[in-house]
Amino acid sequence: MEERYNAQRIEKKWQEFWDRERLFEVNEDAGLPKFYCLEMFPYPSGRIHMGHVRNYVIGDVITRYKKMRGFNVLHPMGWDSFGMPAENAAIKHGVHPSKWTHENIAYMKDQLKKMGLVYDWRREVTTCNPEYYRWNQWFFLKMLERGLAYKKASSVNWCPSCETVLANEQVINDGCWRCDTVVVQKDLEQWFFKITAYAEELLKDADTLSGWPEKVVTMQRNWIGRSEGVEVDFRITGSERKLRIFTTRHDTLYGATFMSVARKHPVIQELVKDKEIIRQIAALSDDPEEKQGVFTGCYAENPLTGDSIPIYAANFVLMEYGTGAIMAVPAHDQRDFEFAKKYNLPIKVVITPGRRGEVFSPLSEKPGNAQADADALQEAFEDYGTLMESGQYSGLSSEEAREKIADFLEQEGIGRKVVNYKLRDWGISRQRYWGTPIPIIYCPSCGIVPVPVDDLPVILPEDVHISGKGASPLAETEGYVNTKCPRCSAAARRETDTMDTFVDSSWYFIAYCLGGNDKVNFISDPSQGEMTSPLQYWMPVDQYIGGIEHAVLHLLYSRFFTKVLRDLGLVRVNEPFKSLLTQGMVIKDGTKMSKSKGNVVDPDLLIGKYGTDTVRIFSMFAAPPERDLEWSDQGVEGALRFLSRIWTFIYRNHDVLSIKSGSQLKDISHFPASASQLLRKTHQTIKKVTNSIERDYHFNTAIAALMELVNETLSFSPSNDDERDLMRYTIRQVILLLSPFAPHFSEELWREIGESDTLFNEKWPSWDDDIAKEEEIELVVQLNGKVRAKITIAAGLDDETIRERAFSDEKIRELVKGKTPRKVIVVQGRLVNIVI
RNA sequence: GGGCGUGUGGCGGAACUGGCAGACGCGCUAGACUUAGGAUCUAGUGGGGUAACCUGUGGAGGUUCGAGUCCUCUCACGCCCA
Repeated sequence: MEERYNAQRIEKKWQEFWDRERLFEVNEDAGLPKFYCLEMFPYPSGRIHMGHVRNYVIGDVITRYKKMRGFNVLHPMGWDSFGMPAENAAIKHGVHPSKWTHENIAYMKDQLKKMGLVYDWRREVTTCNPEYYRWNQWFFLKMLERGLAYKKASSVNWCPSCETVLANEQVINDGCWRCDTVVVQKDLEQWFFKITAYAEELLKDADTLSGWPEKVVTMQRNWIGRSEGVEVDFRITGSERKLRIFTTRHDTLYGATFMSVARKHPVIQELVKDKEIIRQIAALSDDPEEKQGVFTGCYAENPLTGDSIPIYAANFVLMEYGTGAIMAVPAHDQRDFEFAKKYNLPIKVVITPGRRGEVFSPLSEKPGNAQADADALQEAFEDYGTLMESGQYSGLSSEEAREKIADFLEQEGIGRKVVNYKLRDWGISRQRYWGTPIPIIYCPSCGIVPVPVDDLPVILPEDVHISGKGASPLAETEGYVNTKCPRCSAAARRETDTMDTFVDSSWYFIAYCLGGNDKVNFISDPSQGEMTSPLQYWMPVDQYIGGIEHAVLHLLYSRFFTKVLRDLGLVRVNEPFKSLLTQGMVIKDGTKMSKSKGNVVDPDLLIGKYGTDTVRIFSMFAAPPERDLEWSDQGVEGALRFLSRIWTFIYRNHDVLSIKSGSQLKDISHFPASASQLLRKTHQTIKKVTNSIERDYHFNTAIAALMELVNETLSFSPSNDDERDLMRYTIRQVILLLSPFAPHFSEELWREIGESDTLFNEKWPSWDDDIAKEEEIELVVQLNGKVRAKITIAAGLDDETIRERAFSDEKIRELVKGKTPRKVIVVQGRLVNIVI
């Protein structure tokens, strides 16, 4: 054994060993409980960064721990390898995206191995592999059959920098999710997945995600944005045409004094003939922040009051939302209020904050005077309240009025109750090259023709010219575009858009179960549906780990895909991820690591200097996984020091520790106090480490507990054979408990103490509560809540005895002298509080 | 503006259902060993005070024998949604 801990010498050896022994290659085994541990797979950008390190080490620790706990653990890894950066690299350096991507994968895979991360690499998934993306195409066709994929023209989010369309989820604060460029609206025809068909189920099943952070579930609920309201048809004066609106505030219907429609609303084309008005509508600002409108010259009829109200074209009403038209209630909606003030439209107060039965308004000085109220308004009153100036509904609460007005509208046939969602369908067309080709052919006579299943995959051509300018490279690749119609064999053209890469990542966790890349097959699995089927066995993912930035992107899409695949009869689960851990960012000097700030830490350098076990220990110790982790070079030194101290201790006591002897120590009665204290501490530590991991993966406290035990072990000097046995036993437990965190280090020392099998076939240690229990406890004695003395007593005494012991303490006797205690509180194992 | 979250030593962070605040680590101070120390080991380390003791978990109230923990208000920061 070497005198000093030398990570470089041992780490490669054990990495090769785990590889060779195929320790983490797993197969379905109905006799074993399964555990599917998954981290969000990386985009192969070139190098692993500290965020990856943290993410994957968390997963690796859980994997190794669960294996020792007897689970059959599936822990796979792959590459989210389609996407923009590959194309950008091609434009910048003239490297083909494919070459660039595969070189990056090779390099990063090597990095992952150097971190001692263990995966079942047989199941590797590379999304740009045709044998993988053919299934994207297959799902697309299946969804097309079911009406879950469709094409439509609409106004879509466009990132001018990425030169492609973005789905709603992919627009963050008006910017592109990837590059932050301000997104603009553009009219395009593109393909959509009908995620809205699952809106209700996605919302309802959010309640079942008990293993997810509440924050993420809430974000998904809000994103789906269910609201109950009514659709109401407003008659248009002098026309057969009706204008349909959606509102959740039909209690304010009496206060609707005008209407706003989207600029592209068909009613405008139909009814507005005046050239000047059309010109003005076209000139409306695209910036919805600046509210603008144009009077169309048309009027509608308020269905409850019969009043004639003007119809405006407004730039903040979008055709894509609801019905593309709204009723405007300026008194009770802030946007309408501002609009009414700007264009001098009437404001009619119909809700008052007063209680039921008090039909007056505290808004103005003249209670109950609607006009005075309207004049007094400084801003819209948007809360629920009591109706006024609303005919027979006056005096009702908003809640009651909503019910009654909705019923009335339905009876009269002018409206109906509907549920609306904020969630939009998922636009998946991307005007980019490096993605999955959409398997569609456009035929001049047959129209839109899906590529026959037998022709899949539609291979992404490699010989393309990528300039970054103009149309997508695929559109310029004649050999790809020009094809024959599968139906009539006439000359036809291929769809040249590719799929959003979020499609790739929406089912990769399922691909792992089926064996990865080339082995995925959904068509010919005769065992489908049986418990021995890989999908039946492994799904759902038991623990998913990744960044919170995917709260409504990848995580929502994956839930949607899982439900679609379930309805296609391919999986049985309703939800893909049973538990979700959203790890915090790695930060340095108070901010997120980034090249521009110059505060990045290179994992390669770090591992080269300290060894991966030290890096692993530090990143697990410095903060609990869900919180941000402040990187500290000095902290890393501390982690190395911790490991070195264990190493040196074992080196110095090698003779004693390496004796192969019975490791079970049942009878502790003959140990002297110091020795039984160490045994007790050992059992307490096993308990604490186990509970810290089981409860919430708080590895930081688990490692802290281990450090305490190590500190105590290091100051223990055995004086007889029993004590030497105890020391050996304790060290053995330390290595076992440490092994998920510092696997190479532990594996090496395991051999040094005379063990021969790999640690990861060992059982996780268990503790004995009787041994862990303290025999003597220190009890705090308080006077009026302030600590005045500490007494040491045997554990398990009754309250009365404890009380006597407290009062017999000299200092307490002194302080209580001459006073009568009003109350004495005894808290077992904690304290005695004497109130005087 | 609405919703959620966070606030604890010089720093990262502990503290289970209310029960000794500051575990563990970093840093710092002193000492030991050493040619040397940015290695290692020992001791100390929230603040104030020689001490007994006082004080202390963003701030102000409250409940309680007892509050970092529960309640009300408030401030700061962060995230999400407008």
